Amino acid sequence: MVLRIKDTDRIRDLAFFRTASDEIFDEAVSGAFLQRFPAGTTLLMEGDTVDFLYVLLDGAVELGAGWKSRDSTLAILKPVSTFILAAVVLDSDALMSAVTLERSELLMIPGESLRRAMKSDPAFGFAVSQELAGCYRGLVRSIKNHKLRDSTERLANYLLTQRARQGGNDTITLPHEKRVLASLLGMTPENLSRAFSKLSAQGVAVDGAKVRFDKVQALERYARPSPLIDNHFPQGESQLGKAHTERQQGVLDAL
Amino acid sequence: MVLRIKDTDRIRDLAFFRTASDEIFDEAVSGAFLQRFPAGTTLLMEGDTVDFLYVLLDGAVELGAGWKSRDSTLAILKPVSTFILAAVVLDSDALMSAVTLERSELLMIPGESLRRAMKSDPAFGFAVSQELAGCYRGLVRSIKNHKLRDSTERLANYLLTQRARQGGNDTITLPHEKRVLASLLGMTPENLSRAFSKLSAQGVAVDGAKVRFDKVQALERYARPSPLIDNHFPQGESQLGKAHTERQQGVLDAL
DNA sequence: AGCGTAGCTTGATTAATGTCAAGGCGACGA
DNA sequence: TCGTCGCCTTGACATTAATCAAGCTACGCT
Repeated sequence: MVLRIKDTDRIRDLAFFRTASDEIFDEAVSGAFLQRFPAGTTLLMEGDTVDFLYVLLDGAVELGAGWKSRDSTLAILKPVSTFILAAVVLDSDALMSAVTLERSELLMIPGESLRRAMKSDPAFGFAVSQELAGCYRGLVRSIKNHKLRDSTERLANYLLTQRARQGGNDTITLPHEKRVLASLLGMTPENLSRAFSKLSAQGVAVDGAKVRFDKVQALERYARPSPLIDNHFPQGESQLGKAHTERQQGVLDAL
Repeated sequence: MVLRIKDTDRIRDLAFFRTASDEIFDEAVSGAFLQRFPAGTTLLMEGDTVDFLYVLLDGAVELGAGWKSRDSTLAILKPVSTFILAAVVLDSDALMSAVTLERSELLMIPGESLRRAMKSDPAFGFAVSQELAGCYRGLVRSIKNHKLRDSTERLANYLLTQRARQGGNDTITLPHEKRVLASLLGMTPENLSRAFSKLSAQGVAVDGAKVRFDKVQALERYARPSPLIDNHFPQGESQLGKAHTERQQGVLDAL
C-alpha cells in the first residue's frame, strides 16, 4: 500500500515532525505505509525485532508485558501517538507487546528512515530527543504513581485527570471498558469496583461509563494530585494542537 | 572551580561522548565544573529547575520521589552515570530528588551547553537520543519488574543480576545497606529480611553483606530471569568499558 | 418475548505487604 | 571493658489487594 499525500499530513503535526523542514520530513517518512487492523490484533510481541516506528492515527492500542503467567497493561494509547520509539532509535527488540483494542489505523515508518533523518538533521534529531525525554518523564510519573499511591488513590487521580482533559465538567465518560481501566491502574476489575464504592464518600457517582462528581473539592482533597506525578494541563485543546513542549504521548493514559 | 584536563577525560568515555569529535565534546562540556559533596547532601529536590546535567564520577547517588508523607527510591546510581538527562533536554524541572548516599564527586555540565552541542552536531544529538532511549528502556524494565513480580521474586532476580555483574561466582557482596536495598526493591527492611529467609529454600545464605549461593539452579528456576526485564549482560567488564549499545546507566541498579 | 452472554458487582476468603514493638548483634567510643 | 547506638531481624497484627464464587444487568440474538 502506497502512502498518499493526505496520510503524511496527518502526522506532519506531531510534536517531533512539526519543526522539521519538508525535505527532512520526507526523508524521515520515506517508505512509510498506512495499515488498518481489526480489534484484538497483536501488532508486536515483546522480544520481537522492531523494524518500524508505529503511529496510531485512529483507534486504540494497548501496550503490555507478561512474565510467568502474569501480565500487565503498561499504557493505553489514543490517537495521535507514536510508540516503540526507543526501540527504533536503538534498533533493538521490543520490551512491550502492542495489541489493538479497537479497529485501528496505523502508520508504519521504517526505523532506518527515521534514524537516517535523525543523523542528517540536528534539529530533527533534537526534536526526537525531546520526544524521547517526554516519554521518559511520562514513565517516571507512572512509576511514582504506582509506588507512592494505593489503588483507590490512583483511581481518584485518574478521574481528576480525565475530568481536566474532558473540559472540567462535573460529568465524564470513561474512555475504556472498566476491566481495561483496571488493568491500566494496576488492579483487578473487582478492586476497581470496590475503589469506586470507596470514592462515593468523595461524591463520585458511577453509572455505566458515566461518572459524576458531586464533591470535587472533597475528591481533590483525597486525591491530592501533584504536577510531579499527574499531567493536568489546564487546557481544553485537542491532543494534536499541543505545543512541542513536553508531551506525554504514549504514556499519557498510563497515569 | 575550573575544570581541569584530566576531569574531562573521565567522562570522555561515556557512551554518548565517546563518538563525538573533540570540538563537539569541548562545546558540550563548556562551563562544566567538578564538585565534591558529603554523604547525605540533597543535590536536587523534585520540582526544582534543572540547570545542569549531573555526571556521577565517584560515590553513590539515590534518586527518589515522595508524595503525601510516603517516599520511594527509584534508582541508585554508581559511577559512572549521568542523571536527569531528560529534564536537561527539555529544559524542564526535576521529577525526582537526588541525594548523595556517600561522599561523592560530580561533574556538572550546563544544560545549555549540552543542548547547543546537540543542535549543532547530528551525530552527537543521535548519541544523546540513544542514551535517552536506553534510559527509557531501563525504566520500562523497572516497571515490569515491579508490576509482574512479587517482592521475593524481585529480590531473587536482583541477586542473580548482582551475581552476573560480580563475576558469576558463588558469593557476592551486597553493594548497599539492606535498608537501602529494600527501598530500591520497593519493600520494607522487614520484608527484605523475610524474603531472604524464603530464599534459603533456594540455597541463598546471607551473612551480613555477603550472600552465598548454594543452589544456583534452584534459584534460577525460582527467579526466572528474563532478558526482557533484567539486564544480564554476560560479560565481566567494567561499567566504563561498555559499547554504546543500549546502556542501562542510571536505572541500572533499579532492577 | 425469551435466552445467552459478557461485563460488572458483591461477598467471603486467602495471600502479600506494611506497621508496630521488641530484641539481638556488632561497631564505636568513653 | 562496658555502654550505646544503628542496623538488622523476628514476631504479632493491620491493611491492602488478589482470588474464588455467585449473582446481577444490559445488550444482542433468534
